[in-house]
Order: sequence, then structure tokens, then C-alpha cells
Amino acid sequence: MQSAREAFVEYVRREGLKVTRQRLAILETILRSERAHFNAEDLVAMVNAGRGPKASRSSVYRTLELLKDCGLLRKEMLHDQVSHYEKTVGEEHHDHMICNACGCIIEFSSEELERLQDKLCREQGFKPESHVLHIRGICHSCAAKQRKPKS
Amino acid sequence: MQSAREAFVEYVRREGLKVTRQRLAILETILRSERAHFNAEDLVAMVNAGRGPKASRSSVYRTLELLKDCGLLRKEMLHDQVSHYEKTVGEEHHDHMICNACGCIIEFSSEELERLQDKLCREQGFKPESHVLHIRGICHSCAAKQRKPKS
DNA sequence: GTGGTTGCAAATGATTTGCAGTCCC
DNA sequence: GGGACTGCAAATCATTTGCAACCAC
Repeated sequence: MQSAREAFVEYVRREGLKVTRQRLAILETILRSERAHFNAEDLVAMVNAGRGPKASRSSVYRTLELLKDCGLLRKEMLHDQVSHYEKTVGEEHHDHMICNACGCIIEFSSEELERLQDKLCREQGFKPESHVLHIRGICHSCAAKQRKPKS
Repeated sequence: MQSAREAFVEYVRREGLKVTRQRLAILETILRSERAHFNAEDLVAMVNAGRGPKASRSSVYRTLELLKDCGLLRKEMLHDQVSHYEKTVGEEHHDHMICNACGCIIEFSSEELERLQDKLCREQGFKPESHVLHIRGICHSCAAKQRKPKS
């Protein structure tokens, strides 16, 4: 089991690309952060807030693409126009419930759900590679808030 | 059971808005088309290809928003930067398998899947309002094509 | 009549790209 | 040393918006 950093370095070399300060700074920022979801703008801010080497917006975008290609990040479109990225390192697959009121994201996963999806794909002769399930609605605490004001 | 057109007219009036030529032309274009999925650009082209009243790009965007709000369309983000719209008229809910090779979209639905999702939401105290499931992979015919060339 | 609508053109916001100067291997 | 990379600024693309002329009610 190699570290995410090793995996990245190996991937970059294999592609005939180079391991640069900026690329490492961006990767380390992501790994060090406890955030599982972020967008490009967030990442630019995170990288440049740290004390390590900085990186420009362009490099962040270019590196996000690399990280996605080597499987360390997953790119997702939530419902706005901005791309969101999710760390895949050290976490097994999960899906999302997204609160329409507060925007919070609840992660969940279910073996049963995965099995059912595989079955449905087989029925269609479809070979699944990845999937995204977003359930939108109202989270527990927002539902509670909505009920209270009716005093 | 009222027609989609009636539903739209009623919705527009209820909101204190107006039923204009352009709005109707856009709606009719969507209803008349056999396409279940399209994006704004497609729709602009479709409207202006017909012989009815034309509509500008801005009006199309504005009307798409209305149609989504009144429930005749669903807005979805596939994996690019463009919003996709899907007719909900006369079709029950379904999910999508999207082929990474040819881009085709297979619609499917499953009672079992819906039930399972409801169960998972209950477990999280989450009140679901809508969901999107996109399974990406390789469709049957692309898988067949990939196998052949190894003669 | 008048307030919502339209179409245009300009603005916006996220992302991409061209290019000159830099840095890895 | 040379090709890949960086940062910047300019370009692109989808979408939104300001506004004057226009139309539905």
C-alpha cells in the first residue's frame, strides 16, 4: 500500500511529466486538509494560505485535472456551474445527500445500493465504471428549524 | 389530468407573469420534440428552426428557468460545464446510465432502487425531495465494438 | 396604460489557453 | 540543455443582466 503522494509521483513520471514544487504543494494541501469536498477556488485559497510554495490559479486547475486522472480526486457537478472535487484517498466510495436549505453534505454508503446498481446495469448490458448519486432534500436539523417558528 | 400547456399557463398566471408568444413557442417546441434531453443551445436551435415565433437566447434561458420551476423540466448537470434539461412531462421518474464512449443515455427506473433510497434517507433523518443517479460506464454496443478490433 | 417581456449587447464567472520566462531531470 | 511547467493576462464559453423598445392584459 503506497501513499497518495507516491502514487501521484509515480503517475506523473509514467506520463512523462514532471514533479514540480507547485504540484506537490497542491497535493499536500489537499492531503493535509480535513475537507473532503472543495472547488478550485477553495483550493487556490487553501494552497496560498499555507506556508509552503504557492501556486497560481492556472496551475491549480491544471493539477486538479492530473489528480483526477490519476484517481486521487473525483470531479463532480453538484447543481451549480462550478466543478467540485472530492478526495478519494483513504475513503471508500460513498454517495451524497445534499440539503437544499443549508447546503450541507451528508455522506453515506450502502452495500445493498451498490449491489442493486450492479444488477440493474447487468440487465441493460451496461458495464459500469463509476456512479454519482445525489439525493437532494432537507436535512434533519433544517427540518427541525422549519418546524419551530410556527409558535 | 390537464395538458402540460395548461399547467404552464396556469403556473405563469398564478405567479403574476405573462403568457407570451415566445414562452409558448418554447414550450411547444419542447413538447413537440421527441428528444427527452437537451441543453439551452439545442433548444435555441430547435425553436428557431420551427416555423412558429422565434425566441432569443435570453428568452430561452429565462423560460427554461420557469419551466423548471413549474416542474415540466428537470435541470441536471452531467459531467461537463453545461446544464442539461430533461422533460418530465408524461414520464415517470427514471435514472441514467451514460456511456463514456459514445455519450448515449440509457434511461432506467427501479421501484426497488427508490425504496432503498427512501430507507437510507430515513436512517439519516433526511427528507428527500429529488435525486439524481448517474451511472457512467460503457454501453452494450460500445463494449461490442471494443472487442471486435482484436482480430 | 403599465408592468412584465423581449432582444440585444455588454457583463459575469468559471475555466482554459498563449506565451515568455523558469525549472526539473 | 531542452522540453515541460509556471504565472500572467487575454480568450473562451455558458449563462446572466441592464436597458430601451414592445406587448399582454
